[in-house]
Amino acid sequence: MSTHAIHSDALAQKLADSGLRNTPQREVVYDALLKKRDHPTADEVFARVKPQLPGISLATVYNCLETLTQCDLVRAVNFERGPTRYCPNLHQHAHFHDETTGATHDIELPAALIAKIKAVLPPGYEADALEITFRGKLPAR
Amino acid sequence: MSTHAIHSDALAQKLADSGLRNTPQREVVYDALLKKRDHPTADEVFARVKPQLPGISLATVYNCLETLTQCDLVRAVNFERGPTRYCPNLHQHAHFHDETTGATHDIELPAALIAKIKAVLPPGYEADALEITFRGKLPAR
DNA sequence: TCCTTCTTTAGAATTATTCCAATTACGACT
DNA sequence: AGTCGTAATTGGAATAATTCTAAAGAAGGA
Repeated sequence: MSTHAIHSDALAQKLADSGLRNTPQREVVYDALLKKRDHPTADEVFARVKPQLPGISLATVYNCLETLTQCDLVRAVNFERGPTRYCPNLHQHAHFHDETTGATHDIELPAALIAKIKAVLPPGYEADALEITFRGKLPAR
Repeated sequence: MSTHAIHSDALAQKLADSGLRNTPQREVVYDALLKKRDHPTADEVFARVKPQLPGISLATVYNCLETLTQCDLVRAVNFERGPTRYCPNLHQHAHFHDETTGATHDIELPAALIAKIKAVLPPGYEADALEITFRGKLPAR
């Protein structure tokens, strides 16, 4: 199994499900997200995949990230006005933005809590998605 | 009390606290937010204040909104990649984005629930801010 | 193979926002 | 009232992230 195909079976499967093709670009982009799960921006992904696919364009990285998001293989994360970041963690989870370093950490959320949060919605409100973001500081390690 | 000065006392007070001046532009912008609480964008605020202050510039609207945000008189709200929206509701609350109309609704959050959510953070994580956003649909009225 | 469709690509265009340099307006202090 | 220093506003240029566009490149099926 080649280095840039860690989860290519899952990828190929999901793409096929949506009637899309599996391309080297999509594999490499997906793989970059899996390999370093630090919520990179499109630019950062671009820089990471270039060594493996020198001809790839930034537009293609955007296209691939969009496609992967559509296929439910990655999640797009936004924080304030910053560039969109991408995350291959599919579990329901919150994000913690460390104001000191700018890093983003995943915070797992118990299902029971998610249910309680959704319960505050007035009757009739139907939530498809729930986004929870903390901003703060981590004490010095 | 003039129309565009509904809460100008609170405004003047908060500005003074921060060593800032009260200007007609700031009053009119703040007033626009109070008058129609539909989470307008900077552009929308610009359009709403123009009749009262025809010479105002978009840059000033951005400046005023930034100032008001600093003074804790309004809250900036971001949703995915869309333009920043502004909200004069200072209570801790979540937002519900209606996918059908694009409208944003405030959802009040019980303090007990907020505490429970903050409790999921690993020890040492200190959250200054908590942002909760729902995306979904309201059934036809 | 040919054809149609899907992808990628480079660069132009767009959107929201910030920056900048030049006025203008205040407020404090004579 | 007059001057001074700082704060605020303005219009336009600049920037950042992303999307659009049109052309060229694969890939799969009849």
